[in-house]
Formats: sequence, structure tokens, C-alpha cells
Amino acid sequence: MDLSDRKKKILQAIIDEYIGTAEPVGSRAISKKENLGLSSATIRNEMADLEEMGYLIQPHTSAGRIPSDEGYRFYVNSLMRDYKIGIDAVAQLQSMLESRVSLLDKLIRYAGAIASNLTEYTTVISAPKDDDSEIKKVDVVAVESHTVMLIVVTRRVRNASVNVSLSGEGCERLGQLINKSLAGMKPHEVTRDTIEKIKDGATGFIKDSILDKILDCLYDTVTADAETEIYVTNANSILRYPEFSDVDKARDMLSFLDDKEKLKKLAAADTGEGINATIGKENDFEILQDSSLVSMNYTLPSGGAGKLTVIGPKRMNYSKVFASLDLISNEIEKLVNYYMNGS
Amino acid sequence: MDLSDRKKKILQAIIDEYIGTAEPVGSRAISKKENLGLSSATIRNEMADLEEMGYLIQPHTSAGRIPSDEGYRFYVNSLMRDYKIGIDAVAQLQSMLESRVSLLDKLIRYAGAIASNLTEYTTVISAPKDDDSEIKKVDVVAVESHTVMLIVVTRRVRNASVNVSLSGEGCERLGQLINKSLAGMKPHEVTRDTIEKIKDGATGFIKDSILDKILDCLYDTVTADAETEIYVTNANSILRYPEFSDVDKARDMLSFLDDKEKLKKLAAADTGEGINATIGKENDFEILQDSSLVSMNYTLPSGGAGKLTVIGPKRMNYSKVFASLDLISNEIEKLVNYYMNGS
DNA sequence: GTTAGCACTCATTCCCGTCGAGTGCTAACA
DNA sequence: TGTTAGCACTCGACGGGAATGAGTGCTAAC
Repeated sequence: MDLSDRKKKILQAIIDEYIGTAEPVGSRAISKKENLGLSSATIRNEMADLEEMGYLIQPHTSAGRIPSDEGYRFYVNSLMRDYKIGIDAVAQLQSMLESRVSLLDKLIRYAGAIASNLTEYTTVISAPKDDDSEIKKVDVVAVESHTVMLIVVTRRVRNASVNVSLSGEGCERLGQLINKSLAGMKPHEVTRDTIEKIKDGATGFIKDSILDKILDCLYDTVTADAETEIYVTNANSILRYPEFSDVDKARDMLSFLDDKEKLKKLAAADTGEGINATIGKENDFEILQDSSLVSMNYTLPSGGAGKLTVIGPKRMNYSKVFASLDLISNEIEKLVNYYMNGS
Repeated sequence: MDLSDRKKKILQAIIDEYIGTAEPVGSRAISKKENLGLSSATIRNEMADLEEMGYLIQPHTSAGRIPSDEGYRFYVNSLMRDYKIGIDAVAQLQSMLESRVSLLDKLIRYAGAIASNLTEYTTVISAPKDDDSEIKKVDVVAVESHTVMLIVVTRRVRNASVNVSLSGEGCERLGQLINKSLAGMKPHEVTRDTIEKIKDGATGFIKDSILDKILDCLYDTVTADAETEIYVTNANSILRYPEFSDVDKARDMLSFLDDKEKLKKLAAADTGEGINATIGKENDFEILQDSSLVSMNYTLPSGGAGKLTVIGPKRMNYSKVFASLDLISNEIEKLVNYYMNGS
């Protein structure tokens, strides 16, 4: 890392330029940016050095230079300028957040949309599992004739339905029984035994066959591994970048962004504290080798944890993305504290 | 419509061929399909006639012909062969449906996915509004400290949350009051007055400011115009077709498929009874001028209505799509009847 | 250490000839 | 009268240079 100040400035200028244009950057272009009063020949020498050191790549002999993964890495670590988010955007963000007096779960989903709005890149956000939040209530409601709906309230609301007939009164009584057993438990603590006990209590006033169906469904609903939810916003934005002007590449990426399983793995990856970038080959997924991610882990006061990830081309506007995530995390933290503590 | 049998056969052969290849079809290709023992010269004469009549288009002098919108229309109305859906696909569909013992609402969403699976095109399905289904139950549950969740059960489950503190007991009592007033009403019948009456009953045991917040939220949730839900499946499939090898076109189409407002208009358009195609310029939306839709309206026994639409290139496999929708509609009708009547 | 100058490289663009698929027309045939 | 063989013609696709120009590396002079 023994880069002279001049080399740093040149590298920075090259990457800044390349982020804007996606075209290889030539020595003349840099020399004309004048702030450093050097001729193109001098810049060329420095560029040759930077290439030798691994920070730049020359696509072919007579082309300019583009940053290597290492170049971007150095840029993100040491060179990136501070990005000032417009006061308008901040105000907009705040008003968006205020208008959404809502459940944490919805807030999270919304945060992904906001991040995408601010950065103009695709975002992926994972909502925490909720098997750590206790069961507040279970409802049994007869809806259409022949259908009974089960509603399990934890931090979220899950619902399922069973196709049996049960009177309103039957629902009521069964609901009370279920609540007596389950309320206060955490979903993963519920076992077959717990359910069996409910059955014992209910046998008598509900036909066994019906009871079985309902309780089976209840068990499934409660224990269905409270999946990490994944929300993707603005996936189509990738089509704006020349990196994806090839339809096949675009399709591959969009398929990836549709694949919840892969995205869960992505969200589960360790990206350390705070806001961090993973650049090109640093990514585990083959398909992300030419892209970069900027990820931010978050934890809710209630204990859940998740991750917000911005996905873009390697030449993404890192400083803007970092600043945006920082802003969002601050604003939301304020909001969450306000809701939790009332101040 | 005074097309000779021979012209019909030729037109049919051309469209069948073009649907498979997306390349202009030449006279020789058709003549070699031998079933009609004609030379390419004769075919050429017929093709020239068909072009003059408006059923075919010649992209340029020395190219073959492609079908015009009118050509497709004639094909769909009179020429299309019956498509036999593989027995495997039928079995698969049935097992998929069986394994999803579930709420109608989910079933609808699922139907869209199945249609997309069978046809390999993008599908858009609209779920009926539910403001015609009565309120079965309203729940008031304290979840996190400082958050009260409202759950309104109609045919669907809607939920919202308010950031106030209310004891479990308070929730319970308020819930009972609300249910006494709202249960059995239809969402659109609920007025400010209805809510005011609840308030009168509850004043006393809940602080006014808290009560106001909760009831405001309740009113919003109940009357929020029970939106027509729209589900899009397999939007990325368009990227498979040469019609969308241009990234800009693909992006425009994907944006369209992301735009719920436009899709609602699409779902609201009148497409008549049963299964119908709208081809190219027959579509109202600019962006669909080079695509075709096949739409099927459905009504639920409970009264709600919606539409399942398959979107693909104009040269889509109409017969397969028609057959698929027909199959789905039959299977689901069976299923719905079974659930409603128990047989 | 910096820079001007110059030869060199190589992707891009454009031109142009060739190829071939496919047509329309005409004349001959059944 | 309908069908077909034959032929000239059209025009997009493909491929090989030539010209262009952006950008480089190297050298020599400052």
C-alpha cells in the first residue's frame, strides 16, 4: 500500500471517471482534469505503475484503463469521497417514514424500497425470522361455508385455512382452548404433544375428524419454519446498465433475483459489522462476479436480525450507496426507538 | 372471409411454422411440408393473394412472409388446431392443486403460477376485491410493547398496527366491542358513524387519545378500498423470446409488468365471456402492440370476479394457451365446488 | 522527474463484393 | 384454367479489407 499521493489521486480520478462512463479511461482525459497539472505522458507512466501494482487493467493494448477488483477495493477503503445526500432526499425520506406508522415488519419491507429509491440500484432486504417472538393469539374463524381459517399472531400474522365445517360457536370454544395452550409460547417450542393436549380438551364437542384436520393445520402453520422473508425492490434497474446490455446476462441476473433460496444464502452470508462492500470476485456467487454488493446488517430491539443489500455493477456509485444506507439506518433507528420507548 | 380451403391450409401452415421459428416463412418451406402436394410457385401465388387480403406481411422484398394481426386473428378464430395437453401435465396440475388445501385467495394466486407453468408465458391474475365479503371477526392484539395490531378477517385477512400502549385486557374488551358492532357488516357499509358508536361504548375504560388512534386505524383498514390484488408470475420469461432481444424493449415490458396500476386497468378491460385472445394492435396499451394476451374471466361462487391473463409474443402458441386455461378453469371449478358443497 | 514526439496497436466503422433465400413474372404444360 | 418450371431480380447477411482514431509505450531532450 505504498501509493504516493499522486498515484492515489490518479487512481481516484480514473475510478470516478469510469463509474460515470463505463468506458476505459485514457491518460489524456485524466490530464485534462487539470487539478493535478501533469501531462498525459506523466499520467501514462503512473498508470503503467498502477497497472503493474494490480489496481488497473487494460482491456487491450490501445485502450484506456479500467479499475480491477483490487482497484475498487482500494477505492472503497481509502479513496472514496464523502457523498452529500441532497436535503430534498432527506426530507423526502423522513416524510415517507412518518407517513408509515406501521408494524416493524412492514417498515423493513419499506426500508428496502427506500434504499432502492435513494440509490437507484436493486435492493434485497431480509426480514428477521419471527420464531423468537411469542404467540400472542390464535384465532379460529369460520369464513366461507366449509372453510375455517386459522390466524396465528406473533410479531407477524400468519394464516391458513382448512376445508371443514365448524359452527361459529365451535370455532369460539376451540379458539379459547388453543389460546390457553399456545399463547405465550414461542413457535419453535410447540410440539406434537402440545397439540395432543389441546385435542384431549376438545374431544367431546367437536367431531374427531374435523378436529384432527384443524389441529394438523395449526401445527403446520405454527411450526412452518418462520421463514426469513426476502424482499427485492427494483430488480429491473439492472437493465439500465451497459453491463447488462446482453439479454442473456440480464436474464441470468433477474433469475437470480427471483430465486428466494439463493437470496437467503446471500442474506445469511457474513458481511461483518456496519456497512460493507463486497466487490466482484469477492462474492461467493458465480453470477455476482461482475457485480458489487453493499450490505448493512441490522438488529431490531426485539432481537431479530436481517440484512439490507444493494446490488449494482462493480462501478457502482459506492459513496452514494454508503451514504444512503447510513442515512436510512439512522433515520430508522430513531423511528424504532421512538416506537419502542415512546420518545 | 371467402378463403378457399387451400388458402386456409397454407395460412395455417405459415402461422404454425412462424410460431415455432419467429423467422419469415418462405414458399419452399411450405411446399416441402408436402401434405398439400403443391409446388413452391403455386404457394407463392397463394401467398401473394393472402398478402393482398391482409393476412400476411412481407418484411422486405426477398424475405418470406410473416402473419399480420389479421392473420393471427383469423388463425385464432378458425384455424387453430386442438392442443392436447400431456397426461403428465394434467396429473401434475391435479396433484399441485390437491396439495394446496387452502383459502380461495391463495388458490387464485396459485392458479396464476400454474398457468404460467403450463404455458411458459407470463401470467397476470387479478384477485377479486373482497368488499363484498362480510367481516367475520376483528381482533385487537397487543404485540410489541407500544404496538397494537388490528386484524380484520373477511374472505381475506387484513392487518394494520397502531403505536400505542394498551393492556391485554383492554385489547380484549375493545375487541369484543368492535366485534359486536362490525361482525356481519360488509366493509363498504362501515361508516364514521359506526365507528363513533364503538367509541361511545368504550369511553371510560380506555384513554380517549389511544382509543382515537386505534379506531382511526380500524376505519382506515376496513374501508381501505379492498384493492383488487394483482399477481404476476414469470415476468422474466419474456427475455427468452427474440422479440425482446433488445434490452430497451425488454425493460419497457418489465416495467409495465411491475406497474400495478396499469395491470389493474388491464385486468379491468372487457374481454367478454370465456377465453379470448387480444392480438397486437387490438390491445389498448401502446406497449402491448407487439404482444398478445389470452384472457379468461372467472367468477367465484361467493360472487367475486377476476381475470387470468397470459401475456406472450404475438406468435404465441395460442392453442396450447387456450387449452391450458381451459384445463385450469375446469380443474379449479371442480375444486371450488368440492369445497363449497363438500362434494 | 517531466514532457514532447513518434511509432505502434487494435477496436470500431464503413465499404463492397459475394452468397443465398426468396420473390414475381412469364411461358409452357395438363 | 389451374399448375408448374424456369429465370431474372431483390435484398439482407456475412466477411474481408481499408481507413480512422483513441490510446499506448518508449525515447530523447529539457
